[in-house]
Amino acid sequence: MGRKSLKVTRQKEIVKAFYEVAKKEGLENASIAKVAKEMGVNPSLIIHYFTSKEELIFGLINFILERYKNIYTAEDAALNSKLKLEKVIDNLFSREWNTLFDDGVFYSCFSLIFRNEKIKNSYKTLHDHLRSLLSDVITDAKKDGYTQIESPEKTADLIFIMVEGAYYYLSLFEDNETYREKLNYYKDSTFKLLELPPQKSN
Amino acid sequence: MGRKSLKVTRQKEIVKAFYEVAKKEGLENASIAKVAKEMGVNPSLIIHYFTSKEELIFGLINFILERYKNIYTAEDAALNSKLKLEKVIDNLFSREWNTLFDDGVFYSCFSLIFRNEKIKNSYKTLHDHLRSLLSDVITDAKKDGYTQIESPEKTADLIFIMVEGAYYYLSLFEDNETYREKLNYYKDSTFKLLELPPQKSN
Amino acid sequence: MGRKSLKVTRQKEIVKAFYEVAKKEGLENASIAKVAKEMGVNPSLIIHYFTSKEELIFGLINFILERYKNIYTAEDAALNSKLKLEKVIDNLFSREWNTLFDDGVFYSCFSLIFRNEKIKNSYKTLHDHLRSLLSDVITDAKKDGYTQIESPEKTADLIFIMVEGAYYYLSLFEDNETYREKLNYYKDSTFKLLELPPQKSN
Amino acid sequence: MGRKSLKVTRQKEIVKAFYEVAKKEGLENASIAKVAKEMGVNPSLIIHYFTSKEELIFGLINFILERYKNIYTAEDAALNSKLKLEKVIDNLFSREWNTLFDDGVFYSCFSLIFRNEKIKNSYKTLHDHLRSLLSDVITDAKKDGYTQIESPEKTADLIFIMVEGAYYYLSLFEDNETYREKLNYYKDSTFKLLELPPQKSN
DNA sequence: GATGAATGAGTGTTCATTCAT
DNA sequence: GATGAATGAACACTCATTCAT
Repeated sequence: MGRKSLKVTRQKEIVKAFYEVAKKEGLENASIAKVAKEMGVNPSLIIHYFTSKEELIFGLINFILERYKNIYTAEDAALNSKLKLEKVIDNLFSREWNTLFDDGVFYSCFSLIFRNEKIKNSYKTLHDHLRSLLSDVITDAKKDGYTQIESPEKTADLIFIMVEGAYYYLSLFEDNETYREKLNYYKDSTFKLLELPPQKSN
Repeated sequence: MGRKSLKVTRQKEIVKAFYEVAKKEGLENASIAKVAKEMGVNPSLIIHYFTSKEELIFGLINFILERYKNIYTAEDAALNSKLKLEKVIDNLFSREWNTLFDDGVFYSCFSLIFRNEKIKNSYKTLHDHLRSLLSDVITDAKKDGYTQIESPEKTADLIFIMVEGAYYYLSLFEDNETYREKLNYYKDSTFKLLELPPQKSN
Repeated sequence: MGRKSLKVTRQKEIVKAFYEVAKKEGLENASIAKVAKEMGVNPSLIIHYFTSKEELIFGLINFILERYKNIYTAEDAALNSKLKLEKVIDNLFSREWNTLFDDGVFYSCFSLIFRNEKIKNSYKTLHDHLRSLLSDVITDAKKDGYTQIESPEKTADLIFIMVEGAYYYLSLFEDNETYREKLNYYKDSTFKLLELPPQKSN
Repeated sequence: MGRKSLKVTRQKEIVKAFYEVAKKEGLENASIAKVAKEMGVNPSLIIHYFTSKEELIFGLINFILERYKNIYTAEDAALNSKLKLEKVIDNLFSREWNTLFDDGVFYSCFSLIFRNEKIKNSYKTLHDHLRSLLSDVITDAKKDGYTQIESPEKTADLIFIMVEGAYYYLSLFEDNETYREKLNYYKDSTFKLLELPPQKSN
């Protein structure tokens, strides 16, 4: 009954191509025509799978937020609660983060939350989720006696804004000596906040 | 000396109108034609004063950064160093900040730093300036014995990213109970960081 | 003989849906995609049954002309020739006509006769047919001595254009007092033309 | 103060070109791009003068209705009331009418009244005007004793629908013997209706 | 100082249609 | 019998910009 659907795979391809174009030329200059060209495909095909540019942007935002999520997840389930927490903080302040997605695209997408409630909710849902993940990791470490901080939740919140602010601010620096110094300082401060001994700098 | 040129005032008018349009429809949808319409003026006139849209965007960024600067400046020179510092921190975490400029426009402009070196430098110069302002205020307070923190500069840096992160994160909340709670918590944490007694919540 | 094909019924469904879309949005805005949506079916299916949009338009015109034909036919065969003629004239100037098909679609279709010979012939064949129907009814009435008019054929022709002109002109009026007055006046004039006593106004 | 405006002349040119394209390809196929090509000009120029296609269509309708008006006006003021009336009727049933505008475009435009109140009003206003013109001419002839018909207004109305119906119906015929016969018959019938002696056939 | 004419490239989207399944 | 993939041309319209006045 009818032809096999390529919808899901095709949509992923398209979003990926959209992201690539936005990375190169900026989200505001990323057009359906350019995406089609990037893919070697007809522009109407993109509309076929997304019906409108707005839908395509929703697709891009999901794509970015999905990647974003990965930073906060310490994959290794075998670790004890202290090592797990250290691993997460490490991830948060690692430079690899930057390679996950393009910051220009990220902030362009973020700017849309102010005029689009749906996008705002996507961001909010994700951030709430991430914050509670972090909170859980801290709670576990506290249970096991590794830290005596009062409120894991509040501390998670604080770490959260430090990470966001750090990446905002560091966007203004090249990845060099200064960049790494600052990043390490922020990380150390986070460990202090958690009442954990500082790590060896890398 | 002669007659004063209209140029500067006209340019300010145009940038203001550009900002208004960007606020309403998003920077990516703000066109010269719309700005002209907003002003009740011919589109050519805008090009006449700015030669290109790029220049107009530079104008907008200066406009925004100029306003941004005001947050960090405690106007009242008569205050002693402790009150001054408290005043600055107060400003940083006041909700009035939001009224200074539209966050959507702000982040859209910020996203341009990743593809435009000139814009990046504008932002960097401003932020360096602001951070050293903050650093100076802290240094003065330390000199007068109000705080024993080790490095005013580093602490200023930390406060800086907390403020940026706070406003990024709070963009996701309406201005309500939760919003104010979080903001106060961030402010209290900042006072703690500065080894100053916390203020009365407002 | 085998199983009866779905083809004919399916085609009727499609034409009906096409007509509905044309009614709502105008013939010039009625696309295959919209028809498919109206039917909850895949656009390809419509092409499958009609091979091209042109064929679909032919289908629509047949649909409309078929309905059109019904106005001129006095169903009740039992009536005598005078009553029959009166019934037909009554039908011609009844407001129920309007409910048979949408006037916008009708005139849009009609405008196609000027660029499409096939469509022109469809219209012409129908109109010739209708005129001769009317002519026959008049001839019968004359035979039975109800009217002394000279040429039933010519009179039929005249009535014909009056009906067409009436509906063209009345399109500009809402269905209200004025509308009905005019319609009745046209009907009375027709009876006069046929040298028959006028009917009671309704 | 600024450049000299070409607006009025340019708009006329554009409407004329639009009409030409619609004549050739049908109103539903007349696009802005085609009009621009016809004029050897950039499509955006047309939008510059009309802001939208809808406005352009309004322009076309005014253009057509303006021409339409000319049929009903007997230019020669020197004629007496009888000759004037004869002249007008003559005009109404002259074949030159057809050369004034394309019937296909006319009926396509007319079909728009059913979905656009503004267009409907344009048509209505014109038709009211024309009917009262005709009514006036008949009234004058009656005053001077050339006809004894009861109501000039009602008779004008009747003539009106006969003319409209005639041109509708004759659209289905080529301009040949039959066409002319019918046209003359309709004209004669009109003279009879006015209780005037029939004219010599032409 | 300001307007209006004009351009040409580009936008997102719709169209009818073909073909594979 | 029906669906979905894919195309390519066309659509109305907006864009930044140039130039004449």
